[in-house]
Amino acid sequence: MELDLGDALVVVSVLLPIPALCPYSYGVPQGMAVAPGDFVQVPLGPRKVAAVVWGDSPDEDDAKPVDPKKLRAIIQKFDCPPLPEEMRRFVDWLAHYTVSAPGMVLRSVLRAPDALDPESPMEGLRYLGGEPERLTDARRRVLELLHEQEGMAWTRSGLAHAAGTSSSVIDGLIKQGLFETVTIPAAPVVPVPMLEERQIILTGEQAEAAQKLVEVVKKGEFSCALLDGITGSGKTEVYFEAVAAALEKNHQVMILLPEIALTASFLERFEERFGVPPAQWHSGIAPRMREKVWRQVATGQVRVVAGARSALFLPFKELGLIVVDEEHDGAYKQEDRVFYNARDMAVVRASLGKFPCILSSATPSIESRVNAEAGRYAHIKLVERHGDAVLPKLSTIDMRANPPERGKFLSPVLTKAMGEAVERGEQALLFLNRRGYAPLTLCRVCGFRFECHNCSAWLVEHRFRGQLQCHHCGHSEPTPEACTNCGTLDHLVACGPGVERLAEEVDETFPDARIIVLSSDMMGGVSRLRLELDAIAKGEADIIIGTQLVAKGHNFPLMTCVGVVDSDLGLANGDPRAAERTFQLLSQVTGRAGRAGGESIGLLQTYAPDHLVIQAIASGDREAFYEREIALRQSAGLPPFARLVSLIISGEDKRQVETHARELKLTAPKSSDVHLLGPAEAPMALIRGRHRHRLLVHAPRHLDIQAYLRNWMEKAPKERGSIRVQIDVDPQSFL
DNA sequence: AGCACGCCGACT
DNA sequence: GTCGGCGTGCTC
Repeated sequence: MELDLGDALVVVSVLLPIPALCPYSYGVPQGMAVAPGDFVQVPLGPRKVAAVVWGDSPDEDDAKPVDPKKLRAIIQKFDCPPLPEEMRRFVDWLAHYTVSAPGMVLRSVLRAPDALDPESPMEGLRYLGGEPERLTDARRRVLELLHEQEGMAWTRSGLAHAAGTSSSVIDGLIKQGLFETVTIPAAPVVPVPMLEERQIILTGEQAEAAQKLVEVVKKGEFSCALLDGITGSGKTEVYFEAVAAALEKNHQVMILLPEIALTASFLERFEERFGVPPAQWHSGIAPRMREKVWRQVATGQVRVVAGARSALFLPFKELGLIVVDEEHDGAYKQEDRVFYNARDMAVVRASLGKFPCILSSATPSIESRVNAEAGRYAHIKLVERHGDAVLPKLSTIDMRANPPERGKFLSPVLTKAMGEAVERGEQALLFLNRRGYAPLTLCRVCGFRFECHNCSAWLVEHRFRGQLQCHHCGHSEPTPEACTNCGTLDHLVACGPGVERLAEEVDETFPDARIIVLSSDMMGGVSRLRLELDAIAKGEADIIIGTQLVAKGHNFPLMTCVGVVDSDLGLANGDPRAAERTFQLLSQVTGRAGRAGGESIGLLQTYAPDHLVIQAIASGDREAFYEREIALRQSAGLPPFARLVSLIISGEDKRQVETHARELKLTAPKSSDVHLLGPAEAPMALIRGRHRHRLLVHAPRHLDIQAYLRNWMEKAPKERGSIRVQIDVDPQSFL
């Protein structure tokens, strides 16, 4: 009854934003013409959903033709530019690669559903001439303005505002027939960038690097370049020249940034170069704005988007360059629904679209370095700091030779340096990547350790809140006074430091210093953090104690002393990427100092001063780190340029989960391909009170990971609990 | 993913 | 007696 069944009924395959295994077939009503890529609205069960025509003939995508009785008709075709072929191939590619349903990938494309309808043009008012019957003061002001700006179309509130009256005055004038209504085309979200707005003066090294990138853009083929430059070498200004070159060729540009780096300071730098800010795309953008950006990206009105990883799925009309800034950053990993690394998928998108991609970082990932060294990526290095920025003088503090006082965590060497900085009216930063007061609580009487009931990780004491928290699943309970095992009162002891405990120690040592703790579980959220950062920049604090948060992009101009409390933290777990991560984190933290133009120092407290990572950081020899880390991985049978896939297995029963994890390792074609990481490595987003285990599968070309997983899951899916797959890879190995 | 259908516990 | 929990299954 929904279909007007002529003999010439056209059936097309339509991809829906649902986790179905294949596109669905729909009838095309008489008088409607659709082509692949068209956005359409279709009935699905009781609801109507937006979807995309995927193929002309359903047989291409759908193995067996659907029962004609089930067939329903497309409701409408949206008046919206079709999804380009390149983008449809990207969706299919990504779905296959990440072992997820293509519809779920499409969902990321359809993130602004209302954008499919054309923007309703604004109602405007145009002055026709004439005077109102009674001329009040307010009315006179409005008329003056109208005469001044002859022929201009006004919005009701815009006119009222400009004339300094309320909109009811305008209503009165409308009633008197002084205006005609006209439609004003929707305003662009951002003006078009100006290429010659301000040529930034580049140093010789920067200019040379920029020139190479510009050439790559001019060629207009797929290629990938790694812009590998130390902190403060001016990478951003260098890739801006490539952006300018792409814009000049009439291409759109996508700049990906970790969400946290999409700050006012980046936008300002962009504006400094191009005269206008870029369009933005991230989770904080209001729905109305998202819609506009989405649509204007599709129509080509917006030329540059700076966005978080989800910007990868924007339907650009004529994309010609992707820049991935901070390419090593873990924030590029999407770890729910569809698992992907936006950095890798950016390379894939560029490859499918046949245009260049630039990866930029001061601490490139091992994969990208290896790709660059193997010649798959162009390797563009920047080794000089520009401007008056000077690298801090770094050294290690051997904690075995310079131990802290009993019950404390700071070496006298470090507190002395901090004291001197504060004395001079400068700031000191203490970095410890551990939230809360203490990572472990135990009973002095029976030795009982407080563990999480869900995931058997240690519970972290948060003294300020009076809670024990699990940092893996989010479980928390009030800190008890008695041991839950033996019942003894007041014999619980906190082991190890967290930032809260460090703040306590610093307060004792420097009673007059103004201390600020920066941690992600700080009460008051982002707005509070902004305030704190402003206060620090203004010199309203002497000592800053922070977790990972302080490593990311914020500049502290008065900071001349950085102390890393536990440099070895993070080196000891079973993750084959531990050294790499620590290297990146410590490079960033120590880079926070040394921007003042004067002398600054960085001190690394360590029990392993000879460790590769510690040495590389302390000596500033990053090349030594890459060289040796790559060699180490190769000798461990972990070619860093192969795919790393990690599987998260979760289920109700802890023992069962562990058994399955081991079993999965055993079924791999080569057992050295699979590493058991243990429960602590599973991302928080996946847990929700279930036990889980994470495996890192090293998937070189010889291993068809999809087939391996499919086999394993098909064998006895009911008994195996649910499996999640995260892909963490080098896409080049598949191109 | 949504949404319906369905089968068991505590409430106006 | 119903309201409502979330387990299972389907959507062209």
